[in-house]
Amino acid sequence: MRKRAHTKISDIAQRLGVSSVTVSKALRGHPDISPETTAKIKKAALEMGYVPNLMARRLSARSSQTIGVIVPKIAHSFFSRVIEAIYDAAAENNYEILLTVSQEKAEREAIHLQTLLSMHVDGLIVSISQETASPAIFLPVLDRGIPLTFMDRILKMKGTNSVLADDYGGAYAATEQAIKAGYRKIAHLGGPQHLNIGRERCRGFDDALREHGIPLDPAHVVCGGFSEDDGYRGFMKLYSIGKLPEVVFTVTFPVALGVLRAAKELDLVLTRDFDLISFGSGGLHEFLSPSITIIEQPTKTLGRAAVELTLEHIKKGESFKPQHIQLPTRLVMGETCVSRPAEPEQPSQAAQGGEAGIKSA
Amino acid sequence: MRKRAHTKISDIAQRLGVSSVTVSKALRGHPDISPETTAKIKKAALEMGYVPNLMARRLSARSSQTIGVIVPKIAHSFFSRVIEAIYDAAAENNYEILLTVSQEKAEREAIHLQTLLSMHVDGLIVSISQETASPAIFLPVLDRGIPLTFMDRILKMKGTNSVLADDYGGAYAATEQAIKAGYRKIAHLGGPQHLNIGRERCRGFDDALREHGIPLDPAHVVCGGFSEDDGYRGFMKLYSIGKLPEVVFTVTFPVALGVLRAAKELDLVLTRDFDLISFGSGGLHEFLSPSITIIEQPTKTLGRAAVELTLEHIKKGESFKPQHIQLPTRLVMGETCVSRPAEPEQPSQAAQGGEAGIKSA
DNA sequence: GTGAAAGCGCTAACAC
DNA sequence: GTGTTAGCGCTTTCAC
Repeated sequence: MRKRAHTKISDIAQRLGVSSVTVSKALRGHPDISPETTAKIKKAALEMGYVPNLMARRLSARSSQTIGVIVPKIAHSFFSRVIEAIYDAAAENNYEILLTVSQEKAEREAIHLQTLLSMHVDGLIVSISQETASPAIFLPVLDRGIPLTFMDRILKMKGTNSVLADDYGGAYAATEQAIKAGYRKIAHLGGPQHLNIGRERCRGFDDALREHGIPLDPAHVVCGGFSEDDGYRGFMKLYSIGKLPEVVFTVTFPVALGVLRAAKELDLVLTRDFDLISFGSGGLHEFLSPSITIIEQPTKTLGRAAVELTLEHIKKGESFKPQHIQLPTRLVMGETCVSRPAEPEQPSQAAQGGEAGIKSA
Repeated sequence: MRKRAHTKISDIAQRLGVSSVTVSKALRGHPDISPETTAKIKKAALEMGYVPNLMARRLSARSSQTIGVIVPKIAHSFFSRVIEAIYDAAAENNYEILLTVSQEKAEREAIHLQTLLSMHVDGLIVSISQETASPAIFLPVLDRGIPLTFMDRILKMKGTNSVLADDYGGAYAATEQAIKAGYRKIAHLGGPQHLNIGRERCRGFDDALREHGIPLDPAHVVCGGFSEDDGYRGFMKLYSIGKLPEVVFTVTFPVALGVLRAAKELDLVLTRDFDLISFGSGGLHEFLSPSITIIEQPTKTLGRAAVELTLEHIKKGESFKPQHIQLPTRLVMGETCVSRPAEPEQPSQAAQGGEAGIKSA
């Protein structure tokens, strides 16, 4: 067979004795061309193994039918699910996805952004990296009038859309569950405070404690990253400074896994020696034993909403009014954080501040 | 600020009173242009917010510096890890990745392939869908002389590369471990037999049994898909036909999870009522209790090797001799499939609490 | 209905 | 060192 002999529009035109324009139009089903001609041309195209050159098409048509995506990670159940939903939604709308991964590095994020702009994406969906501090690199996007939707990890910028979960409410609910379970020494292994999700989840934690009249020990808030290692280190730190709490609320599921790993090393047994509740799951919380109580994130909806919002923005253009979508989270009870074990030094502590402080039962 | 007024090379050229070519060359650091001019041009480009149009560049340069990728799934720990490795390796080599997802559908796979060809990718990395039966759709790729590397789920085609794990050896090792543990009633929840990984893992299972003189009960081989649901259904089937084995060897980790879910429903307790060993892990086998004994796949290396092989093929072109890389797997012992419980099997369900009771750190 | 002309933004060759 | 000339393959006016 012939090699690298891409048949192009002009080849088809020549063979059929028509002009390139006719072929181009016919191939795209343009009403200008008669059904017969169109059929003939399509048939020839198929026979000749014609494959349109998208580069050329996009260059001249000035539209890419592509949405650029930047995420911090892929191998992380939250993101892999969101990404899959993004691909699904895009496919349904005949859009392509150009996916890039920042690996939590602001520098890579900037490079990818540049690339996506160079590719003339029609819109952009971004979940910022752990390092990203300033919105500056995204200004060129707005300058060009390219619809920009932040997802999950957002930046507050005028003219941009956002799609996120109810981080505050979820964290509040998680903390409240810990309180309901009877705990008072509650720690939070949190995320970076410059990221909305780190901040909001921390705020939900703080407020839940405060509103239930539970004093917060500052040593019980350890802010780090979102990875398993961060969970490991965080729990170890709590242990080493002698501030092991009764229950730990982790900012992500990987962090919870890190806690489990650390606990194993320290010979601490979950629900006996400490308890655990996590924001987000890997879809695997139910297989652990005890299964972990978690705050479920609407990953599918998150990805889908991001795409649909971006597409709407693309369609409406300038007239589009930026939207901010917040999706509800859900407390999914497992076998952890159900009730405080009634064994050790329990009575003395519960008695002291108990009745007076607790507001809601 | 100005909107959608992309500055282009000619704008810079005009402003500086030089020609477009000079600017083009300077921007790419071509030695033709003097350092001073280059510096001046780069400075101007920066000031003017110049962003190259990759569409145009690729069209005229006839090279995309892009590798197209087709995978069946993203939200699956094996693939998400491999994909991340692919992105990393590509980034290091200044290549871009155009990722598409077939969602296990042959039809989507074909569409994506078309798109990637249209984008004139320099090379292709493919892990075929569960449905893909024939190599036919990949012929155009070879016709065009585009390097094609199959990964994990391969198709035997002349002129293509492949990168995979030692599926046969891994399955053999897993089965052997089950035998060593003292089991003789060993079942395999396998994958589709038209896919190499389904077939090879099944073959490893068969051979291990045969070579250890263990008779194989045909009812103990249930072939399905790779998902959790497949595991659930497979285990349920074994149960319903009264062929529950002593130990199950699953073709993937999701299948193992499905087994666990089914077992939970049936009130069967792992290691007491049945045992489990899995090909592949979600990185989470160690957090389950009991932790699952698994065959570890070299996900990072798999992804990386696929990229490097493809790049080498791209570089060498016609002179490249297709390669087939097989990477070793590793048996990672957990707490399952260690030894057969001493007591004889009892169909009667010893009434016991949940699963929280069994725990061994 | 069809086609000729012009150009999308960039780069490769070869002149100067 | 720098510029001129020609496209890459396609799509858009706008005549015919």
